[in-house]
Amino acid sequence: MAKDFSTREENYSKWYNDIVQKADLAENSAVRGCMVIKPYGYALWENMQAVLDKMFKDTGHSNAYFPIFIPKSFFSKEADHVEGFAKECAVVTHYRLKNDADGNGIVVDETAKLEEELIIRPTSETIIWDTYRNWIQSYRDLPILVNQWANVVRWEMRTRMFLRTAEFLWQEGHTAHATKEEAIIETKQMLDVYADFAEKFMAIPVLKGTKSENERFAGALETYCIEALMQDGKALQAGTSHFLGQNFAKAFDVKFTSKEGKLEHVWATSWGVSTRLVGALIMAHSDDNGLVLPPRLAPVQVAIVPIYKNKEQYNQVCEKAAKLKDMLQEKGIRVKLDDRDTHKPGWKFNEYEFKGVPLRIALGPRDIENNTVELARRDTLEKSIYQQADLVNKVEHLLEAIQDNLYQKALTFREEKTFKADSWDEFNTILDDKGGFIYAHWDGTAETEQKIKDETKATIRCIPLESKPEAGTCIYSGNPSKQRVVFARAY
RNA sequence: CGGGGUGUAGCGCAGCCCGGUAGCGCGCUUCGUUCGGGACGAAGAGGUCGGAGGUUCGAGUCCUCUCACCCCGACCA
Repeated sequence: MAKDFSTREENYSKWYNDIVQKADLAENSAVRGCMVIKPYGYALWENMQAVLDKMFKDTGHSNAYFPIFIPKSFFSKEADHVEGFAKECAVVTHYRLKNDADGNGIVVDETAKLEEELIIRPTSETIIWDTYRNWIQSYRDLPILVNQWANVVRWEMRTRMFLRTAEFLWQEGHTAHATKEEAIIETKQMLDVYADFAEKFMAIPVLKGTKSENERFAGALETYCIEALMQDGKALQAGTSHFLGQNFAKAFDVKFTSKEGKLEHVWATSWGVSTRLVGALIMAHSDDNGLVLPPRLAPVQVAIVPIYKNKEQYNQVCEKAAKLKDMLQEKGIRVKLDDRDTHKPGWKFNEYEFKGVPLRIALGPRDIENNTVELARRDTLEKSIYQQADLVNKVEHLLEAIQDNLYQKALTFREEKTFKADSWDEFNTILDDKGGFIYAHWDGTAETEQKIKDETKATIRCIPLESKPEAGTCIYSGNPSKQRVVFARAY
């Protein structure tokens, strides 16, 4: 087979870019830092959206939509929040263009300057909390459980397809609660939703934890996160859920009268996942032959490739293939019958391989004669012959098996790449030789975390929720520590 | 914003040092033979060489300016 992919070994980031391009997921656009998500890549995102959207609704949330523009003054109302986002905001200053008097084409009409400049949302807390003020008077108005699917803009210096682009698609949930406890429960619930989604649908095991102060969302009291491990041993933050306390309620003066008749500030959460998850999916499962997709999210779960020598065989094979397709479709399986006469079977085999289609059916004259099909699975690259009568069962079973196998492989990989370090030397050796997650003691100070980051580029990915307290000494400072935290180099 | 690099056909590149008819591979079009893992042959189409100015009889090539993009750093889901 012609290899036109870089391998992970040779050049991991080139391998990643090759997959994005060859699998037809996305391409660079005319706008620096922004990408065009192509139909196949978007279909993948739509599948993710569909599953998440249902999970959000099943937990009582409703969708709404807030403006892309945020008045500049809103931003400065929450001090930490501005500080966190100020450096990467796109700003709208004018609202009109005109023909240049000197004939240099279209220019900004300087007379059309906005009274108040508008920020293109990097996230929507401010505009949403400014709106919630009017929605909330009484404890009877609470909770508010709203999600929005939207695009946001963060003016990044260095961008990478899906992982970090100037504009990206995401969902952001914004909830308002009468009590601190209720808000914390919501924050954790949504973290669990994300972890469930990652593990059951994306087939990626994730670590749940909280962020250190340095890594916390600007304006949050606590940031919960799920962290996934990529095949190059680097960590990827796959989702975050924030307990915002009363910070935004105070900044935007959102108060309610409690049952007891007291005026109190509302408690808030926000939570989000983005198209970055597509990047996570690519890097978690794909191999040197291209993309590998978990069946539950794959835009096409089964591709049928007819094989024939002439028009007569083409008709005969396609007729049979269409019947098989209908049978599978009736079971809710996403099937594509590729009856294009413009490409050869071998070409199609390769195409579906690098596009990560979980199962491929080849159907030819021999199969027509024997009532068989050839089934090839993308994850193991195994091919087997089955009776057509068994096809639906086999396909259903194999799709499940592939989903499980991908998860198990990713889990085994993560386990093999998870280490404990008890000294600074050991920490550095593991980081440079093996990568992965490193459980190590930390004295809990931002200074130490920063120094470790400066010296090694490793950051605290999370303080794991499920770890037990354990006395020890900080690997960097030697000061006492109460529990291990997870370090890694990250995307 | 610092440091490095690249702009030549849809894509990937050679040509530049040493100025003299704009090339190669892939892709594309047509025809024929093929079709169970990226087919082969033949014939075609496709370019203001990133832009502006200069040197020269002559510039893709030399000089000056300019623009764009990519990579490495600082920042980040």
